[in-house]
Amino acid sequence: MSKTKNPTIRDIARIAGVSTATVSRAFAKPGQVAEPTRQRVLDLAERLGYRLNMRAVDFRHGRTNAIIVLVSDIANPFYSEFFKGIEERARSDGYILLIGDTAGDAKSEETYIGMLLTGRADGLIINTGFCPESLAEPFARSPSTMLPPVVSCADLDGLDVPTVQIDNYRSSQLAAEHLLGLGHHRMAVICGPLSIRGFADRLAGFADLTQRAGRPIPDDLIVTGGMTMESARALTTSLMTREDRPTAIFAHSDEMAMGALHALRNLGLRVPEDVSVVGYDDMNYAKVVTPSLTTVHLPRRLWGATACQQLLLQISSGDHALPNIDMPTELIVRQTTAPPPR
Amino acid sequence: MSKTKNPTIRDIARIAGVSTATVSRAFAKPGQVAEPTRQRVLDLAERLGYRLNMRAVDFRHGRTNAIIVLVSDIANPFYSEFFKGIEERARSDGYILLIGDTAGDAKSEETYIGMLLTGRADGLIINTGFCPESLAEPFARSPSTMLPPVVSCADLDGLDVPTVQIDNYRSSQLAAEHLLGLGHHRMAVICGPLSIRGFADRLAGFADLTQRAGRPIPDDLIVTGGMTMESARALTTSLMTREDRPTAIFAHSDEMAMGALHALRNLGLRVPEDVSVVGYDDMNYAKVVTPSLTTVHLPRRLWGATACQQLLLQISSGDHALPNIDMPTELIVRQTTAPPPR
DNA sequence: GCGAAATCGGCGACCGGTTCCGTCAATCGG
DNA sequence: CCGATTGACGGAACCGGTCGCCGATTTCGC
Repeated sequence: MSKTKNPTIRDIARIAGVSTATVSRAFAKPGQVAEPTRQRVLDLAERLGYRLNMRAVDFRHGRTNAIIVLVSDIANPFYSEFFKGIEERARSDGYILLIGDTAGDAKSEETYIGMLLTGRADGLIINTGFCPESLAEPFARSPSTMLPPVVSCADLDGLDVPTVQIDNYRSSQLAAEHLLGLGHHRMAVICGPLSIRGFADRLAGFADLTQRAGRPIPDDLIVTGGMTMESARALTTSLMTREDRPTAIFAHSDEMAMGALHALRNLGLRVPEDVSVVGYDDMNYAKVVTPSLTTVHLPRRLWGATACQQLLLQISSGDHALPNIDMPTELIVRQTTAPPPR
Repeated sequence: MSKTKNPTIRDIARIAGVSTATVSRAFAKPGQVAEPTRQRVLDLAERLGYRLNMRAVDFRHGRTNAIIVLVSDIANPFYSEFFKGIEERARSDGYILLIGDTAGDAKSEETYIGMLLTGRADGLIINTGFCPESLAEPFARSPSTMLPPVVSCADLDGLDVPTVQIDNYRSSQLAAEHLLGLGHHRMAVICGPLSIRGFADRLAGFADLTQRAGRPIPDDLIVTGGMTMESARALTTSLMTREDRPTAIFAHSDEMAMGALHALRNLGLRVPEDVSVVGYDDMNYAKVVTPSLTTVHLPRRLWGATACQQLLLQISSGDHALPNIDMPTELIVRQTTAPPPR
C-alpha cells in the first residue's frame, strides 16, 4: 500500500546509493558490475518489487522482439501446427508472436501491416495467400532493404521477399499420378479460390499431368468454391448427380475432402469403391476418420519453423536477399482411394 | 536513397517550420490544429515517408494495446475458434493478440507472464487449465489492483481474478442424463488429466449424477490419460477387452472420442449399436465424421469473445472485481449414441 | 615501488513522441 | 475602443531505461 506507482530504475539507484547506469548494468550486463554491488541492487529491486519496464527497453533499443504472423483465418485448424512451428522457433530466440487474422478484410490487413511499419513488430511472416495492398505499396516505393524484414509463405505478385513455400504444382502431380496409376480417367477437381496463387498452382499441376497422360480433365469437372466443408459438399453433390460422373475427386484441402465424403455418403456412394477422394494438407484427423483419407502431406510445423528461421535470419543479418526454400511434401495413401468401379 | 534512417517528428517539424507539438497534434488531435497547417504537415509527412513510431507512443502512454492469450498448446484446434473470438473483439477495440504457448513448460509460462508484468502487454487471458506459479506468486504478494488485468477461463486455485468459464460439472451431467435416458447403466469415462480442475469437474458431474440415478460408475471404468487420440485409443482398447465391458463411453474431449471410435472400430465393435460414445467440445469435425458425434457443445468463439470483453472492461474501467461469467453449453445428440444392445 | 592496464561505476545525452503551460494574436462583448 | 475570452501554436519537460565516455581505484608485472 506504500506506493501506487511502480518503482523505476532511478528509485533503486537512489536508495541503493548507486547510479542508474549501475542498476541497469546489474540487470542487463552481469559481469560489468562487481558482484557485491550487483547483489545489493538485485536484493533491493526484489524487495521493492521493481520490474524492468520493457516498453522503455524496446523503445531505447529500437526493436520489440515480436514478430507478426498474418493469416487469413486464425480459426482454420490448418494453421495450428504452423503456428506451433513458428512459436517454438521464435521463443527460442526470445521473440514473441503477434497473430493477425485478416479475415480477408483489407482494413484489418492494414492494421497489422501498419504495426509492422510503425515498429510494433520486428518482422512479418505472411501466409494469407495473397499480398495486401498496404504491404505491396511500401515495397514498391522503397527498396526492401529499408523496410522491416518479411518472409512470405507463397510466391506473391508484387512482393519481392524471401519465400518459404510448398511446391503446390508438384505436390498436386503426386495426387494425379496416384489416381492415374489406379486407373482413373474421369476425375474432378474441387478447387479453392483460383485467385489465390496456391490453388491455381494445385489445379495447374494436376491438370497438366493428367493432360500429359492423355486423360485431360474436362472443364465442367473443375469446380471452385470456398474452403469450407459446406461449400465442398454442395459442389460434390452437383458433380455427382450428373449422368457421366467422375470416379475420383481431388480436393484442394482436407476440409473440402471431408465435405466431399459427407456428400458422397448422403448420395449413397461408397468410398473408395464407387468414388476415390484425395485431400490436401494431411490434417490430424485425416488418418482417423473412416475411411481414412488419402491426402498430400504438408509438413506444417516444419514449414512454420522454417519460415520463422528465415525471418530471424533476416532480422539478425540484415540480409534481405535470402534464398527461397521449398518445403518437401508427400502423398499419403490411405483408404479413400482405390481403382475405379468395374 | 536519400536517408538511411526514418524521419522523426522533429524532421517534419523543422522542414515544415512548425514545432514538434504541432506535428504530433496534427496526427493525434485533429481539430486542435488549424486545417491549413495540418494539411501542410500531413503532406510533408507523406512525401518524406514519415511513420509514427509506435514504440515511442506506447512508451510515452505507458501501454501497448496488446493482450496476451496463454494456452497450453497452440496447435490444439480446440483453441482455433477461441482465438477467433478473442481476436475479433480485441481488434475492434484496437488491441492486438500476443499468443503464448506454454507447452506445459514452466519456463515458457514465465516468459509470457514476465511480459505481462514488465508491461509488454496490457492484460492477460489465461486458458491453460491451471495457474502458473509465476503468476500466482505476484498475486499472492500484492493486491490484484496493483497488477495488470487478468481474466481466467477457469477457476484456478491461487488466482483470484474474474473468470469466464464453462460449467463443466453441469455440462457433463447433460451427457450423463442422455446416456441414462437411453438405458445405459454400465458406463465408462475417459478423462483428461484430473489434476486440471476442468477435467475433475467433468468427472464429478458425470459421476455424481449417475450415482444419484443409482447407476454409479465403477472405479475401474474411470480411466485417465493425455488429451490425444492415441492415448484414448489405448485406454479404450483396454476398457473394451475386459469381460464385463461398458455399453457407453463418455470422453472428455472430441479428440479423445475420436480415438475411442477408432479403437472400437479396430475391435469390430459397432457404434452406436454395440457401444455409445459421447464427446466434449463439439469440434467442427464432430458433425461430419461417420458416425457423427454426440457431444457437449461449447461456444468456443463466444467464449473467447466474452473473455476478451471482460478483460477490456477491466483494462478500461480499472475495476478488478468483475462478476464471473458462465458460458452456456448444450448436448448435441447425433449418431454415436443409442440404447444399449439387447 | 612505479607506471600501465584492467575494473568499476558515475554523468548525462539520448531514443521519439506527448502534453502541460504559456505566449501571442484574433475575436468578442459591452 | 479596451479588457477578456478563445484558438493556434511553440518551448521544453518528461516517460524509463541504455550506453558511450571518462575519471577513479585497484591490480599486476617487472
